[in-house]
Amino acid sequence: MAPRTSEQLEKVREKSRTRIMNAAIELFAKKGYHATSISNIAAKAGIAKGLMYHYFKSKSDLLDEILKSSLMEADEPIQLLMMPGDPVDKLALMIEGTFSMVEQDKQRWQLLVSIMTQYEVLARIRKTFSKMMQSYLGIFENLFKEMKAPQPKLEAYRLAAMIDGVMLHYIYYLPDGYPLAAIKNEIIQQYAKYRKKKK
Amino acid sequence: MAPRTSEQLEKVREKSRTRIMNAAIELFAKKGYHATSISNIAAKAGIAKGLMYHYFKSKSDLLDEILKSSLMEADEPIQLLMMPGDPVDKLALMIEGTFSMVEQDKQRWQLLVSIMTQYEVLARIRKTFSKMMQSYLGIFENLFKEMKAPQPKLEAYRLAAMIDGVMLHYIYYLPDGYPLAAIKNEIIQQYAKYRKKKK
Amino acid sequence: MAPRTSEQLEKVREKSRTRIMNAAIELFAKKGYHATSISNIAAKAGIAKGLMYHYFKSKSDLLDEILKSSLMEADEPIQLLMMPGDPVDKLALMIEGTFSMVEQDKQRWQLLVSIMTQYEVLARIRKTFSKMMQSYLGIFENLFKEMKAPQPKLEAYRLAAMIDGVMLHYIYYLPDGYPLAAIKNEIIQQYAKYRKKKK
Amino acid sequence: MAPRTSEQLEKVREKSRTRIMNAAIELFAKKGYHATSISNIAAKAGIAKGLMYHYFKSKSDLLDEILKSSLMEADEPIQLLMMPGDPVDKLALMIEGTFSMVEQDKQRWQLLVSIMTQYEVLARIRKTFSKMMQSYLGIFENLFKEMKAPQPKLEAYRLAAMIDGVMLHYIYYLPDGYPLAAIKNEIIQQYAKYRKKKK
DNA sequence: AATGAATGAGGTTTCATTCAT
DNA sequence: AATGAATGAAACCTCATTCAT
Repeated sequence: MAPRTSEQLEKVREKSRTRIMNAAIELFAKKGYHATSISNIAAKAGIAKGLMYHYFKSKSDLLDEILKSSLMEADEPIQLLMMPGDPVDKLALMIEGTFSMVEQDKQRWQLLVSIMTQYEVLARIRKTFSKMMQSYLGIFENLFKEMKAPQPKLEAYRLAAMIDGVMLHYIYYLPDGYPLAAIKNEIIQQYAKYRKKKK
Repeated sequence: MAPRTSEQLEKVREKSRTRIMNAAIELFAKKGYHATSISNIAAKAGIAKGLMYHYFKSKSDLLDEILKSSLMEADEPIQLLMMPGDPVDKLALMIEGTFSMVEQDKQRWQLLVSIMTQYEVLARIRKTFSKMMQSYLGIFENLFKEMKAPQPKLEAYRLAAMIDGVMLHYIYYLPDGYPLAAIKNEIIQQYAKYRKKKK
Repeated sequence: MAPRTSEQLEKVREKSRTRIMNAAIELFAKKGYHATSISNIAAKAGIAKGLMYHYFKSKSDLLDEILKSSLMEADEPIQLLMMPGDPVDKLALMIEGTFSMVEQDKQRWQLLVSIMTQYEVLARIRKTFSKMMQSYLGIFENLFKEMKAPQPKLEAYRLAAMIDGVMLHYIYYLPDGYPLAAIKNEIIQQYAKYRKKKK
Repeated sequence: MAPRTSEQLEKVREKSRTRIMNAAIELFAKKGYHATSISNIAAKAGIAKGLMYHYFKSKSDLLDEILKSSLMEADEPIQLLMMPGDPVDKLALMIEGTFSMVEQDKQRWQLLVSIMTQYEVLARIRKTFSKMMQSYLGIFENLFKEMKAPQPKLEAYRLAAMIDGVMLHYIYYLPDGYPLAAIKNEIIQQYAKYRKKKK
């Protein structure tokens, strides 16, 4: 009897929002933020240009939403390190988790990296990002302390650089045939010497 | 009216060209390629907007020229590896050279990285860049073979990733207080075990 | 299903219509016609955007309806002048009526003035308005003739200008502390000399 | 020999600027500020759309420049009142000056009035305008004091309202055949009684 | 009667590029 | 070689209006 639609509106909304975000992720990643126009996004998402502004305040707001969700996703593997367990095992798990995340959604990480290297854009989320980075380094350092590594702080910096360097190469420079698995194992192997002797 | 001071003209040309390129490098690095306008560049270079088109075909041509010169510069430390000598020493020299290059002209490398992470833009110089990358990996691999490292190819990938990861962090994420020197030494140290015993 | 409460529907209709018009008057007056969006109006009226189109053909139709009703309201005090009685008394009544009308619904008059000063928009109702103006001037003139004023036509123009000038200042320029009552009395006083001697 | 143009550039600039401003005045006055698009202005001025932004920061900046110059012009007749002389004569001169100004450039005053009645837009220059209005009322009041009028302050308000009311009617409502000259004389005549007796 | 997602025309603004001087 | 006024395409964004429910 009621002439209005119910909460299936929410479904419609969610669908459109997702279509837009996915189109934007792909294009931002491929062409860069500035080189991607709202028209491009609308065309790829199969909607009218104006609809984007129903769901996002602006192009830059759309980017922010994407980045926010990406950073949250990136945080997950790190959280593993906070749980109890052998530090070497946890580190291995974290590395596996991080790389498999990147493998499964290369585009999202392409975007994240490309944005992070754009000074202008970065400015807006630099604080968030910087804090995350510091926190990661702190977590790594604690882990290495636990392992009784001789220079835990330095080791943390090295590990972070290693992970991002591999990610960078995997994502951009050598997309075909990059020996990701082998390198990953090599990195993990490096820390095996810190494994605590069982019993 | 007479074509006097023929070679002084050349100097003037070179001066303006260089001013434009330097202004562009700084602005492209700071604000990004798209966010930098020809007006911005002309203002910073102290010339009129139109003059840029005497020296460069277009904005994108200007970028290409800058990238070309940057890539050439990046090549220099690598060339050291082709000379005779102990591979470990050469590697150390190369690493020192690479990082000191970045330290001395952070902006140029910022630009290079930010451009390289833009797929579409990269397309234009991807071939050049990819070839360079492959060649570097080959050179690294040969070096590690010479060192009798067990997995020279993998080692090459790891080294490349390490260098680029550190560079990335140094340039972008942690500009203040990044322990570049310590990490650099750590990397070099890693290969000390491959040093040939002096007679 | 049965068409029950047939005349209650009418009430609902009327309520929504009025809410929309009142919201529109306030916003058009405050922000101007162009700067007010249908969304703004719907939000202020507490209805959905689309509903407006059930009651009004378009945004400009909504404006027309408002103007029409405003002009009708403005007409009332003038009608007093057509009734029998001493012309000076009637004039005083009309002036009192006009100003008290403006005092009671400043917004409506703000809107009317702001619209009337937009040539293009005015075009649509110019004929209506112009006719009203002419009729007023005629009525004024007759009144002044009745008073035996020496230049009844000129006096009519002056009175009309005076009223609109005061209204303009009261509404726009000096909203706080404008001595409306004093000026009103002064205007009325001016015509006292034309009062017919009683008996 | 010098390949650049000299200060005739200034002439070119001035010409373009004026063309743009004149086109804008006409269109803003006729259609209103919001209803006039940059395209409209460019078309009327015979220039490309983008050129406006060479000379004015924005559409609203263009309006500001126009208003500033209009308000300055409006100020001139008032300045006459500050000079020595018989107050009644000066008042007559001011009234003559004001109305002849309006007669000579009706459009400019149409624009001024239409803008002043747009709340939103007015906000930006309300302070300037309000100050001018207050200052005018003060000057009028002093003049009436000098004339020994019984209620100088009230008289000032009345004069201001009268002038603006006549202007409003002349400009908008009855453009054809408005007896501007007769009314003007009538207003002036009203103050003749305050003229000082010549010895 | 009522909703709000969706459309698309059109607005303001930016900017690479051209060209007369 | 050098200037900067001028162009026009294209960007972001707003909003009146439509329509399925």
